[in-house]
Amino acid sequence: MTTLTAALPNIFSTLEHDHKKCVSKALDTAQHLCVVRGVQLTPIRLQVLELIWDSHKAVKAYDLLDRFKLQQQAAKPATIYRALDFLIEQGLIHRVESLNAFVGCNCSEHQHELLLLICKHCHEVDERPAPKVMAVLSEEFSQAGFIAYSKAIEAQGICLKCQQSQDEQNSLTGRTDLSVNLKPYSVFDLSQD
Amino acid sequence: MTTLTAALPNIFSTLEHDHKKCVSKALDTAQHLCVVRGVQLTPIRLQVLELIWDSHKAVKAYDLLDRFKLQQQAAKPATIYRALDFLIEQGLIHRVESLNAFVGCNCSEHQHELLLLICKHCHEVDERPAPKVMAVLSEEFSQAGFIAYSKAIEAQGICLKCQQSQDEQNSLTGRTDLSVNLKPYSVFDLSQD
DNA sequence: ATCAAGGATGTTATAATATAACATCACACT
DNA sequence: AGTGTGATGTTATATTATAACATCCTTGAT
Ligand SMILES: [Zn+2]
Ligand SMILES: [Zn+2]
Ligand SMILES: [Zn+2]
Ligand SMILES: [Zn+2]
Repeated sequence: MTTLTAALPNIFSTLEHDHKKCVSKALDTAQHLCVVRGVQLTPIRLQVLELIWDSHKAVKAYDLLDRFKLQQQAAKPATIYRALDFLIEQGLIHRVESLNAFVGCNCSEHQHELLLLICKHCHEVDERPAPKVMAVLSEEFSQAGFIAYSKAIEAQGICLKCQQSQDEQNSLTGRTDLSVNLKPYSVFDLSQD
Repeated sequence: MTTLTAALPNIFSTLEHDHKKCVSKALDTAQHLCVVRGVQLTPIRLQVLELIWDSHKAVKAYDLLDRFKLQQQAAKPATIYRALDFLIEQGLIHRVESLNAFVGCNCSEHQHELLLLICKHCHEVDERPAPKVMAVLSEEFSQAGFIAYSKAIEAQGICLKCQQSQDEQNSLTGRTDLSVNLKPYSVFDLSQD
């Protein structure tokens, strides 16, 4: 009963989706987990979590702060960072290291490693379980004699949704915008021998 | 002739190694690549690269700046960041996102994705090619319909060398220090049903 | 020789991200 | 009432990174 991410393409990338469901599921799960764990999902923490779940995009701490202040109360960075620390500890959000930003976790009820697909175009982040990848990765660790305490994969690229909407654009305009500034992998074409 | 990382445990984690070789190889490769590519490995850039290769630890930009200034000349952040930008562009160093730090690339002559094993204990970073992981990862991308332009895996843990030296410690003191503050993966033990 | 262009560096200022330290508050337990 | 704990408020500062503009230097064209 735990096949939360059954569809192969990600949860939200192919079509419009009912984001209210994402939000209510995330908040319900958060409430539940915090009760079970005996930790406090205080109003501030809840509010920050809601702000993060405003979209599937990764959010910057100071953007959260600004939005938090708009809603009502004065706040300082510490307020936000403390809430973020709590949410991360509880596995309710993830920190996206390559962006210095934060994104809601869509499967916080499970232990899981991270595979984050980060779209350079729409900035949405899709978290996928990817057990195969993680298994192979674990093998690699044992080979290296490395004891891993956390692993995270962050991939930058273009999500399916953006590819599709770009295709539509192109069929109208004849342009291929996405290739601008985006070359697959780095520029290593000179192998010395 | 390109089996640079033949040994299974990483290049430097098991035993003392001749780090001068690491450095001279890195610098030679850098020189060569820059000549072939027609880009300038200026004195500043070379000096920053040398400072980074001072060890296998990831280095912070402002630590580099301090060390750079010690050596001789006054410098401002921009000097260092510009050198870092250049070195990253040329694939001579990597940015470790989870640490906001930088580490020398030990295989800059090849196109490669990143698997960084980051030791929480000694702070050394081991870069491994891990082609299997990358292959499985690519599969995962296709399944998600994601076009990846860069991928990086950063794993935090304890390297072999530190495990071994810790074992020695323990056989003397009877303590198990490494477990302090380090629990394997996160604290998800409550599965709701 | 002079000029123009590009790349590298110098310099000043500031932006963006994050934490330290200490005071206060609120609630639970005694 | 007294005490302890966790959460929050508040002030200040640390850390990381970039913007903007001036200068310099080489190279190549006029
Ligand atoms: Zn959604
Ligand atoms: Zn997208
Ligand atoms: Zn070495
Ligand atoms: Zn180590």
